[in-house]
Amino acid sequence: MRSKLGLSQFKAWGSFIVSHSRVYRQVERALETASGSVPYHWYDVLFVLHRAKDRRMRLSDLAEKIVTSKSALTRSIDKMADAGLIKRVQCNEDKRVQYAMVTAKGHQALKRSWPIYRAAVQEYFGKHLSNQEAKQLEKILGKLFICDDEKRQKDRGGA
Amino acid sequence: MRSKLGLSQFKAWGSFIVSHSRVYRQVERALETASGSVPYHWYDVLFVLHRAKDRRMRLSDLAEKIVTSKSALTRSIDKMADAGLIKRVQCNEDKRVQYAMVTAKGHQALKRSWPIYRAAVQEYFGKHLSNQEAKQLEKILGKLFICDDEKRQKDRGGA
DNA sequence: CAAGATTGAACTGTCAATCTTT
DNA sequence: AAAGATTGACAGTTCAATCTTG
Repeated sequence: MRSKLGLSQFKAWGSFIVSHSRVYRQVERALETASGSVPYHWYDVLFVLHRAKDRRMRLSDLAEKIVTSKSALTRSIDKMADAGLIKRVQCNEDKRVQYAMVTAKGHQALKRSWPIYRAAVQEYFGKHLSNQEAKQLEKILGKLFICDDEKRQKDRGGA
Repeated sequence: MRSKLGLSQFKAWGSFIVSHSRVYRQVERALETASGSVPYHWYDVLFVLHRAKDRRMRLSDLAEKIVTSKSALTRSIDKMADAGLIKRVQCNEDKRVQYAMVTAKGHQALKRSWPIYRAAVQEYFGKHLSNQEAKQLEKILGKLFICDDEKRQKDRGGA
C-alpha cells in the first residue's frame, strides 16, 4: 500500500488491460457468431435475472449488477423485450419502479447460449490456467473491487 | 489444460470481467475529467508512438499494438491530428503506408497526462496489490495472450 | 488480386435534460 | 426536491464497400 505506483503494479496493469481486451473480444465474438446464441451483454442480463428472486429485478438494481448505465440498460431491455426474451413489469407499490423479468423464451435462449459461452470462456481463458492459477487470479482480482462492493452492498444472499 | 471449463476458472473469469469493468472505467474517467490530460485512448496511442523508433509507426502496426480496428484508428488519428498531437507522414517506399508520428505538442500532452494516469492506476489498481501479488498477476495474465502474441510477433525488440 | 488505409451506414453507449411518482 | 426511469442529441465503434498502390 504505497502512495506511488510501483513498477510491478504498472506492469501488471499493462497485462490486465491487454489480456482483457484480447480475451473479452474473442469470447464476445464467439457468442455473436454462433447461431442460436445471444450477444454477451444480453447473456449477462439473462444470467443475472435468472438467478434473481422470481426471475425479476428492478432496473436500477440490475444496472448495478451488470455494469452499464441506466440509460444503456433501458435501451437493452427494450430490445430484449422486443425479442421476447424478457418482459417489463410495473411495480404496484411504487409506480416509478420497473421490473425486468425473464420470459420462458429468454430462459431457453440462456440455456442454448450457455454451452457456447462456456466453450468460449474455456478456449480463450480457462484453458490457459491451472486450478491453482485460477484461484490465485480470482483472489487477487477480488481485491480490486471488494472496497467498492462493501460500499454498495445491497446484495442480501442473492446467490 | 482440461477440455471442460472448471469451476475455479469460471469464477476467475467472473472476477476478471467485473474487476476490469470497474477499474478501467474509473481510470478512464480520471483521465477524462482531469484538466490538461488526454482521453485514455489517446494516451495509449501517444504512449506507444513515443516508444517506437523515430516516434512514428505504421497505422496497421499501431492498430495491432493498441487494441482497435483499423477504421477506428483512422478516425482517432484524424482527431488527434486535428488537435495537433500527432502528424501523418506518407511513406516514400510504399505509398499505401501512412505513418503516425508524435508531434512536440503530443509529447507535451503525454508528459502532462502521465502523472494523472499514474495516480489513477495507483488509486484504483496498484494500491490494492502487494509487489508479490502484482508479479503473480502479471505472470498469470500473461498466459492468456502469449499464444496470440507468438503468432503475430513482429515486434523486434521495440521495447 | 492482395495490402494499407479510408469512408458511409448502422449501431451502441453516454451525458444531460425530462417526466412521473414519492 | 429526490428517486426511478426514459429520451434526444451526440460521439465512438464496427462491418462492408471502396480507393489506391504494389
